[in-house]
Amino acid sequence: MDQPTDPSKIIKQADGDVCPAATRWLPRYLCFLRNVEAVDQQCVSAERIAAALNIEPDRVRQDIAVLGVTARAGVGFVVVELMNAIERYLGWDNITDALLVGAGRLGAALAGYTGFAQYGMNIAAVFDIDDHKVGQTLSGKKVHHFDRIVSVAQETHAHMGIIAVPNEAAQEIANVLVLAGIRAIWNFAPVRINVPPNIVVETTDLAAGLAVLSRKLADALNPRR
Amino acid sequence: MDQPTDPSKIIKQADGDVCPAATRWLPRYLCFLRNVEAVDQQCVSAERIAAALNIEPDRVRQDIAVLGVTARAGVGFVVVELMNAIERYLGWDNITDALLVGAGRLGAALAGYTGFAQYGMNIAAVFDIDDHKVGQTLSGKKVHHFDRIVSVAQETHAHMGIIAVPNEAAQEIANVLVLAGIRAIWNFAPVRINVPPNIVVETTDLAAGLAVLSRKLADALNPRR
DNA sequence: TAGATTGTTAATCGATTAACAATC
DNA sequence: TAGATTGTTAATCGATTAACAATC
Repeated sequence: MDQPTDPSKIIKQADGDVCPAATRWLPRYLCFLRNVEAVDQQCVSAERIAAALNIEPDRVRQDIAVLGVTARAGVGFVVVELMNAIERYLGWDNITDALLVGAGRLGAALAGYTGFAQYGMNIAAVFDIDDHKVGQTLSGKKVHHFDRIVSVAQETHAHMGIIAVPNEAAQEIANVLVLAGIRAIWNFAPVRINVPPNIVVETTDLAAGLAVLSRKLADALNPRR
Repeated sequence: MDQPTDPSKIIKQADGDVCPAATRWLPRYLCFLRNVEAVDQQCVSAERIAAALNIEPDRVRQDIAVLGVTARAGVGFVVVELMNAIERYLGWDNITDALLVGAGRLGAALAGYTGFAQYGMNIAAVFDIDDHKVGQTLSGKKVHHFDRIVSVAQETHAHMGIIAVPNEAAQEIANVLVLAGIRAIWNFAPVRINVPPNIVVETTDLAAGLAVLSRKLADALNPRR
C-alpha cells in the first residue's frame, strides 16, 4: 500500500492478464453453483463452495477475486451474480463455434461428446484428409475434406480450432487454421505448437493424467521398486 | 555430495516417490519414440526429442533421469531401450483393466475412445444406475447396473476405476469402488475425492484447459477488458 | 584429443497454502 | 456489538529454466 513494489509487477496486475491457475478452477465453481441454483438457493459462501469441492476456502476467494464480484461478509455471494460473472469472464455467455480437425479415435470421441455446450463451445464442423472418412458423418456431424477448411471457417465465423491429429501433422494443421482466421487453438496432440503472438493455444494431453495414475498404481501394487 | 542435506529430503528422494511433473511428460516422449522406431532409427539424443516436441532439452534429460537409463554422450539413447523403460516405469507394459462408472455424455465419449490401449489401459466394463441405460451397449460394451460392480470387479480382476458421473455422486461412487477392491481411480468429476491412503486418485478436469483457452480468446477478441 | 551430449546441481519462476486485518 | 466471512498480503512449496562439470 505504501511500499512501492517492483513496477513490472504492478503492470502485470494492472492489465487484464490471465492467471491460468485461477482460471482452471472457475469451471468447478460454476458447475457447483449450477447445482446450488437448481436447488433454489440464493446465497452461498466461499466456505460452502470450498467444502463441497473439498478444497481450501482461501483459494476459492482468491480465484473469485479476479471477477470483481463482491460478497457480503457473514453471508457470502449471490449465486446468480457469481455464476454470471464466471460465465462472462470465460466468455461462456456466448457459444463459440469450433472446427474440429481429425476424425480419428480422439476426434470421434470429441465429436461425440455432447457436453461442450455447457462450456460455451460448439463443434460446428469436422475435417479430415482421409478420403475414406470424408463424406461420412461422425455423431451426426458431416466430415469435410481438410481442403475446405478456409471456406467453411468463413461461412461459420468459427473462432476456435481443435487439433486431434497425429503429432507430426499438428504444426502444419495449426498453420492452416491460422490462415483460415482461427484465433484460438485447443491442441490435443502431445506436442508444443508455434503460433503468431495474436493467436492463443492451449494443449491438453489426455495421457498425462493417466500416466501419473498408472505410475502411482504400479507403485502401490508393487512397492519396493 | 559432501554437505549433508536436510534428512527429510534425502528420504524423499531415496524411496521411489513419484514426481508428477516429470511423469506427465513421459507419454509425450513415448509417443515420439514410437514414431522414431517406426522409421527404423536406432538412437536418438535428448536434443532431438526436445526439438521434435518443441521444448528444452534440459527438461527431457531431467525427466528421463528417473528411469535409470543411461545414454552415450555424443550419441544419445537407444530408442528401444528408452521406450521399454518408459513403458515399464508407467506400468504400461501390461494392460490394466478398468471399470467405467457413468454412461452419460462423458462416459459415452470415454467408452468410445479406442486409443487407451496405447496407454496400457482397457475399459473392461461400463456401469450406470439409470435403468434406461442398463442393458444397452455403448460402443460395443454392455452397460451393467452399478449394483453389480463388486462381482464384476472380482471376475475381471480390474485394478482401476473411472468416474464419469455428476459431481454429487462422485464421492459415493469412489467409496463403492474402494469396497470393490479397486486400487486406482481416474476421476473426471470436477471435485476432489477422499480415499484411504492406500488408494491412488488422479482427477482430470476436461473443462479446465478449455476455460483457460476461452478466457484468452475472449481477451484477444475484445481487448481492454 | 576434440566435439558433442549427458546428467546433476543451482536459480528463477509461478502456484498453493497460510495468516490476518477489514468489513458486513 | 459480536460473530462470521471476506479479500488481500506474506510464506511455503514445487516445477521449470538455466548453468556447467563429467563423460563418451
